[in-house]
Amino acid sequence: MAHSVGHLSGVNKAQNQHGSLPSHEWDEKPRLVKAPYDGAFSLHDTLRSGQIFHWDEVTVDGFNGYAGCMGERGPFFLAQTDDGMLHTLMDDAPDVQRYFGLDVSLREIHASFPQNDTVLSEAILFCPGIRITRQPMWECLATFITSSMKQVAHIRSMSLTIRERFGTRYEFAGRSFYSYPPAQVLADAGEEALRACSLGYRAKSLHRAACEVASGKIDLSVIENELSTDEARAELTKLYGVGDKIANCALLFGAGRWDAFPIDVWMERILRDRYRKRLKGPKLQAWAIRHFGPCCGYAQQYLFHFARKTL
DNA sequence: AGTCAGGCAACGC
DNA sequence: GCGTTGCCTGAC
Repeated sequence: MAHSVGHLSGVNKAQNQHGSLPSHEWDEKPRLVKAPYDGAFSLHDTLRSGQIFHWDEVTVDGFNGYAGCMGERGPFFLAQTDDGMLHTLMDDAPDVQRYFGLDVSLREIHASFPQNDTVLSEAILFCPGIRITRQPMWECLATFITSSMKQVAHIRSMSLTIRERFGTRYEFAGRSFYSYPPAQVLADAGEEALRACSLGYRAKSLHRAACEVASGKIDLSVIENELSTDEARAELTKLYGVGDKIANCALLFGAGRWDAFPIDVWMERILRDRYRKRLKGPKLQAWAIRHFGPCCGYAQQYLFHFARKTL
């Protein structure tokens, strides 16, 4: 990973988890620039739509925004002003656009949806600014492995604990931020150390996944870049603790596979109550892919947020 | 204070 | 194949 440390041109400093906190001074005012995008975008809704958990609200020089690490790098700072413009540091703009999916055509995605689906139309009107993020595959998979039977608040707290104990610390705006630890680090840490992050039975799943990824038995870059979505899902579900739901989340939010359609209890509810579908498991997934089309994952994200806020 | 979550594997039939 | 059950923890 190029420039993994100090990409804010000296504004932040990296420390390993056992190092002492460096004193922090702003070397210069942040040079925020507009990060352009086409179509609707809500930074707040995207960060609160249950696909990503570790970003913090931060105010820098009067800009209310969010900061967080992207993979091993970070933290990045983002602020969306009342006029809808997104601002970030100049050098970060291309990475921010890619991470938040601002480089895609929402128009084309929406055009691929069934045009007579009033439920989906209603959901899009409810939260038009949600984007699908492109998170680094490993941290996305790992975070969703810890998500089973958990509410969002606790998924976030587990993610932050794992980051604080095993990730790399950065200082930014007078606060600490942590990257997600690589698979090798969690493999070396051991199951009990992960259990101590209050993961409960998920510690076994996360540790085994970390071992298989670290050893190369499971190659996430092959899954991400070389396999079809069906093949990739089959590969991911070989991991202990990873079923269709978690595999689909990793593919949708970590590999940009918009044809992956995660089905959780909220999706089951809205598909049952508003679409009158009482199918289960793979049959329900197959119906959804057929109905919503090649960007069904995008449709899922609108519907999920809509269901969670209104059902 | 209990209840129950944004699942999964291991069973039982 | 399908339906049930145990699993850790903490937010509500």
